[in-house]
Amino acid sequence: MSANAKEAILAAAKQAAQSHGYSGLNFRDLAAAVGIKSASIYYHFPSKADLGSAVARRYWEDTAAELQAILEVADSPLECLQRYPSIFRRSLESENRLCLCSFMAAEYEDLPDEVKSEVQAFATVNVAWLSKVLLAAELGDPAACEERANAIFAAVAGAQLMARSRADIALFDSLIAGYRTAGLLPA
Amino acid sequence: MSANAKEAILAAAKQAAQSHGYSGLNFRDLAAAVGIKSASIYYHFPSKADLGSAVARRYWEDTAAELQAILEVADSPLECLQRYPSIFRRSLESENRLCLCSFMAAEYEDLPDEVKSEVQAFATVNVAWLSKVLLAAELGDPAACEERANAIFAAVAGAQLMARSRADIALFDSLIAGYRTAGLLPA
DNA sequence: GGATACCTATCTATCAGTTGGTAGGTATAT
DNA sequence: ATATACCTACCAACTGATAGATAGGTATCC
Repeated sequence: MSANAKEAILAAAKQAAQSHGYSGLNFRDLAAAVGIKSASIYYHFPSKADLGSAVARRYWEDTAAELQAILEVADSPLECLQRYPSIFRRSLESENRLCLCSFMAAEYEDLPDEVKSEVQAFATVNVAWLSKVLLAAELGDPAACEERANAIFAAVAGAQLMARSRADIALFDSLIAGYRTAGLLPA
Repeated sequence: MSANAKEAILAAAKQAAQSHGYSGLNFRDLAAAVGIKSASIYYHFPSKADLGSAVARRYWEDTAAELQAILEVADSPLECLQRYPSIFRRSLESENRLCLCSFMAAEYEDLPDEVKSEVQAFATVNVAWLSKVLLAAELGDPAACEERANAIFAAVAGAQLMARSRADIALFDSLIAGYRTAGLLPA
């Protein structure tokens, strides 16, 4: 295993936390998923708080990369905005999982401080990207774009949460369509 | 205590679950908050799943009553829509708590079936009310109102979730304002 | 009206299972 | 021989849940 193990732990922890939250993360199940013993996780991560913050950090880093990829593949800012919800859709496609940071936002009060800050970083990354793209699409001045970026992020996260509670991806699509009809997302 | 105890347990469990979720609910802390011993809770609720579903049911019943009260106090459907987010705002005002059913939507996978159905009932109640009010405000045909009702519910829940993760009520207000600017909520 | 029986609402004490975490040993590779 | 990467074995704290006792109220029967 070696360096692979750390990555395997992070990957398994991400999946588990998207299904069961930070409080639902536990070393024994995690170790079993990776194929090692629970005590071995402590070699790579000194505590649960440490593991949690590493997972959340990796999560927003991966998301930042996905957002960058959208910028590179899309032909226009408008197409970027159109593709944005797909990032959240993918979690639902993967066994009805929730955005890790939405789950952790719910658990916010019980989160160690180092995890909290990574959860906030996820929101910051998303809003900054949306804000930039909205501005590039000439959908308002910087202040208006910032406000709208926040609104889009919160709304898409809410759509994912609601769709999860019905285990219904079609509902997610319908909610996104509703945002377009209403004018929150460009049509 | 007697009949009061059951109500006191429900009230304390609601508060606890809005802060820590269903998984964070535990009989010892709950009993301590009520002023009884944890074993005594079993006299009123035969299991945690039973307690959870009773709390969630009471939660949507209370919300239904609040929605009804808005209908009675507001002068127009548009005013109803304007007041709607205040229900979610109140949770944040109460020690940054989350809507019970948003929290449970995140925990969906680990919820006993009888709790799941009550969580879904909460969404159903909200969407039905919004749909009715949108229709009364003449904001589209029934199908369009239903779609928009879903969108508004999900978006407001998302706004609450994001505001909680920043412990910032002003952010909630700003998100709602953003929904109005964008046209999701009537201005 | 007194004895018997049962119900209500709580208690003490305890259980088995799970949790995050630790101490100390072991195999491998450089 | 030293660092790496894992292991076995364990612990204290906490979890939902159960068994059995108790005190007070209420209903029933003679």
